Amino acid sequence: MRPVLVIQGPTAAGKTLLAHQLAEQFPLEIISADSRQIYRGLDIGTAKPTPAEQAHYRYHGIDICQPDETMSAAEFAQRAWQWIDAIIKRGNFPLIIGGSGLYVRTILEGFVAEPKDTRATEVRTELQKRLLAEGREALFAELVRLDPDAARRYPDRNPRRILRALEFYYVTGMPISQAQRLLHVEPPPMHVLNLILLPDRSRLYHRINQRSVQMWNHGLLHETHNLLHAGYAPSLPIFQTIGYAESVAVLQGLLSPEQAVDRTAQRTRNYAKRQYTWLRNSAAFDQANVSTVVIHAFGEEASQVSSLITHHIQQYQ
RNA sequence: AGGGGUGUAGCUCAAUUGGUAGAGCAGCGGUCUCCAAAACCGCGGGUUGUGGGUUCGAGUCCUGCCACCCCUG
Repeated sequence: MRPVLVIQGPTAAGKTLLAHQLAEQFPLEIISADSRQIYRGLDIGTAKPTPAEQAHYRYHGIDICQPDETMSAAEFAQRAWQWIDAIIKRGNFPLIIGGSGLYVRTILEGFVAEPKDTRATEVRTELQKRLLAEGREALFAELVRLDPDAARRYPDRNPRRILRALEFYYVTGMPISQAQRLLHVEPPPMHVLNLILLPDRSRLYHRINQRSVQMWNHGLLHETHNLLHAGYAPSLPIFQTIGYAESVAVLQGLLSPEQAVDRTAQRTRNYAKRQYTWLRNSAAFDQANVSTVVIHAFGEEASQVSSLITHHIQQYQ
């Protein structure tokens, strides 16, 4: 059983600060499970730890992709499992910090094995075309026919989920709902202490507003300009990222800097709200090897964390 | 000061010949096992600037006032 520590929480909840404090007390290496910090060149807008901090603490999961690459949750999880093993071999403890709930969930719970198939992208673009041409109701009806179990899980008819399920079916010939039962890739045995920070919403929003202003003052626009100047197309997924999308809009003359800051803060608050619902949900879902503790505080206020961690890692030292 | 225009939900705007107000965004709640800082679903919300008049009935017509914008002096 590998001992693993996890700290999850919405953006701006003080996860990084808490992780650094803990890394001073315990022999930890930090795995950043963050779908945006994986990218080189996205620093300010992703609130990435500084180069000095990255040199001081042992970090994994940062700057592992070029701006035009994509990384799936499953791929990230597999890498994380390797980091976890290497960290433990070195005699340290892995601390996963999660901004991206899906990434953390995939690390802790595994994923559906999907054979690498070159037709996947082909099928996907074809389905996207069909979505535009035929509309989502048609594709949903198709999913109801081909994989009713999967369709039942998406009563809201989210086109992405529909497309994903159809894509899986057409590429592998198997309903994704069935694959999820039969082809599940289990994570390595882990013993997890899962800490979830859920600070007061209105206080978090206040911090988000302040941090958005700071990001702009610290050169978010310049960073975006550099990425575009380096030849990365504005249509890339990274430019949908909160703060970067607004920066692009400013550079294209579509938004004033003031509007952009407001919009950055607004989208960050919307994002944090989604994280709350996700995290409340995942807190309720308990596994035998995962003990979850919800802490209604910011990272720097979560004083009980030290003793929880001491207790958790004692048995392995 | 004179002339013209605008005033409808927190914001941007809709509302056929007058028939007692809708949409997007925001807000709030939720969903989501490979685009997840993404995508999606649900909900609440308006004495239509204000006083009067015409009318069976006024956001819509007339009028007093108020606010803002433009033009002219």
